[in-house]
Amino acid sequence: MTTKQQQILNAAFDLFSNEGFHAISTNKIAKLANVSEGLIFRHFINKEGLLDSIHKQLKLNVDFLFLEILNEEEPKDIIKKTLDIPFKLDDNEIRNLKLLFKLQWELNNISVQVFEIIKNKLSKAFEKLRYKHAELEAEFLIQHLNGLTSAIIRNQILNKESTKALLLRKYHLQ
Amino acid sequence: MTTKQQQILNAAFDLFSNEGFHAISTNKIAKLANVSEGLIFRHFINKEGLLDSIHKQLKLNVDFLFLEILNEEEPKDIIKKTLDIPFKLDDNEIRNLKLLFKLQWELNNISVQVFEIIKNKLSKAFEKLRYKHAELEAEFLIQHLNGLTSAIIRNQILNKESTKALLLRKYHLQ
Amino acid sequence: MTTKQQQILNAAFDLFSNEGFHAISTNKIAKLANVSEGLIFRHFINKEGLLDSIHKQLKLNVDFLFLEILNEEEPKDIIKKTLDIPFKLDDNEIRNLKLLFKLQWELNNISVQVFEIIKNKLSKAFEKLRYKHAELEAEFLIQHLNGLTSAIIRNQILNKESTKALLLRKYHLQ
Amino acid sequence: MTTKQQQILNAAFDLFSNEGFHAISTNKIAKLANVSEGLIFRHFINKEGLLDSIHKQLKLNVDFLFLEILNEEEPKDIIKKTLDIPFKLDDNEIRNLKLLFKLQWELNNISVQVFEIIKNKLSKAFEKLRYKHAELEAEFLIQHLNGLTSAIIRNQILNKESTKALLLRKYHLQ
DNA sequence: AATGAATGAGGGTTCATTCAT
DNA sequence: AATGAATGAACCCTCATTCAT
Repeated sequence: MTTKQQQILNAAFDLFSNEGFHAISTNKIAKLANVSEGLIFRHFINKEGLLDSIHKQLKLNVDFLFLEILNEEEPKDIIKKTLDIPFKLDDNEIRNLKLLFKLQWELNNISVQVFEIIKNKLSKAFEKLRYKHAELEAEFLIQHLNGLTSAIIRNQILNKESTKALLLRKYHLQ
Repeated sequence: MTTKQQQILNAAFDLFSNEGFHAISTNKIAKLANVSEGLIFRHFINKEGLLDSIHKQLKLNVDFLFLEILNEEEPKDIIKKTLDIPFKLDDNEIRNLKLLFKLQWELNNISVQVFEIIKNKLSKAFEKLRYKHAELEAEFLIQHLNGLTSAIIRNQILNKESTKALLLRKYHLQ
Repeated sequence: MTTKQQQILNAAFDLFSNEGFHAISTNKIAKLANVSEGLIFRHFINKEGLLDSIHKQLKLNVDFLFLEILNEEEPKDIIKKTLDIPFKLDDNEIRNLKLLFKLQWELNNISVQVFEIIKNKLSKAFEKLRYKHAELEAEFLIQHLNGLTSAIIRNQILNKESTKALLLRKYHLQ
Repeated sequence: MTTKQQQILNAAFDLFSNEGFHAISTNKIAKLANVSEGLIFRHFINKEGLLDSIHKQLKLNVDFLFLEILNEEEPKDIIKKTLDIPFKLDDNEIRNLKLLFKLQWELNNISVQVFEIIKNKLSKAFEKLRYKHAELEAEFLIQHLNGLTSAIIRNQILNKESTKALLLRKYHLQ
């Protein structure tokens, strides 16, 4: 991975993240990256190839976010750590999730499998905690986290701390 | 509003909803609408004007969805009716919401004010029901409905009935 | 067929004829035709579509050249008229044949069926004239006309009149 | 001439011969030659320089084809040997002529002088054989050989043996 | 000699938009 | 109101070529 390759990826990341894939031209990417337009195609074949590269990196980063949960076995801790994720996101992680959400809604072929895996993990955790409808509870929680993360990404949340506290209370984890 | 104007709006609606605003050309819209491309500009000035028309209609439709809640005064019913919305959506309403969500993520200048109003309504309702953190609860519920609606739009929900039942139980409304 | 469409066809014809298909850009065609580049694609879909249009017209013109022969039934006259063709070409017909030959050599999917038909006609004529190897003679004559026409197109011929006289003598038609 | 230089020449030869000069990019040549694109320019300055190298080699090969004729002094043998050429071409010689013809039609600055020299040789031969219009006969024969060779290159000939026999008969050489 | 990253001009094509009818 | 021809800027991408290594 050369420097210029990184410059291209960074520029594309930011532009896609702010304006979307179709709204951004390879010319704009090249200019922001301080690179000739042709270089994009030498390294990434075409605009979609550039997107794929970004998408792959994105998936790795997001998977990494959830890694700790997958290694956790204590039911309460699984849930606790899951709830915790939206609140401990640093700027870079928010940047990643913003692009992921954006692409997921703009393009039809972008998916996030990790949520499915987390759902299963949560489902088993709720089961162990003797929740009546474990799978449903897992799905429900994922839904909430999805909405919550959306709000965080868009900066539409009033008070992270109290929101988190409320969430913990609802799941009797405080 | 002439017939052709409606054809254009319908075509643009479907195409934007499936592929997004920037991914669709006025040429494609004209073809699907069975109309000359020039007519789009006679009626809507430019592509953005067409989007505005759709967006306006969209807002009206979505506002209408929540109308009943705004007229409701009984706290429990306010919450009940709010919870009920994602589950009683007909195909056309889902179509509307899908486009709204899509545009909201693709473009930066699309907003949905009605949620803010509902949030206030909910906030007061929770207050009357003596919830400790009424506003927070309202925000929290809105977040969940957002995630839930996303899932419904994308057909990512297992069982609407039991999901609704769970939601009602969580709010002691059953 | 609008005026501008004709301008495009004429410009492309001349440029292809002088420089070849791949050596000429749509930009150059548009400039010579005094037309916006986009118009080429509106009328002919793409560069190859433009070529197809020219090729179709070309075939018609060339077929027309040989029409008289196909309607002839007298063996000696069939041969006479065939021999005559390369020598009575006017500027426009030479222009047509030049492009046809050029395209045939540059591109692999350009063919000239009319020569096959003429060959059959000649074959029957030679048969009636009791030539021993009628088909071979026909093929032979076509070969010669091909080389002769090449020379005429490239202006590599010394004296048309005497060349024609020689040809007639060789076939005892004088 | 290094190995890689040869690889480049071979690749370019084949590609030009099949697709033409303008249809082939230096990138394609480098790939087929298993060589870096830059190397083409180190050895041949530019794409045209590569063409020149090929063209020079081509001329040598074609000249060699006719060498025997130039050394012949017996009129009948001159004609006989000239007639013979198109029929004794091996695969490699056909490959050479194919490219030569192709380039001659695609590009305007490619010429084949050897034909002019052969024409003179033939002209003198016909003179010695007391043909009335020696030069014309020479030109005529060259024309035929041109058409015949075209047909052979394109594989458009039915029966080489009988074609050759016919040709010999026409010139009373059998 | 040889590579492969890098460039900038130009390739064909699509875009939103205008205009005459 | 409606069409469809026409435009010119911008699109993604490929080109021949250069340069550092």
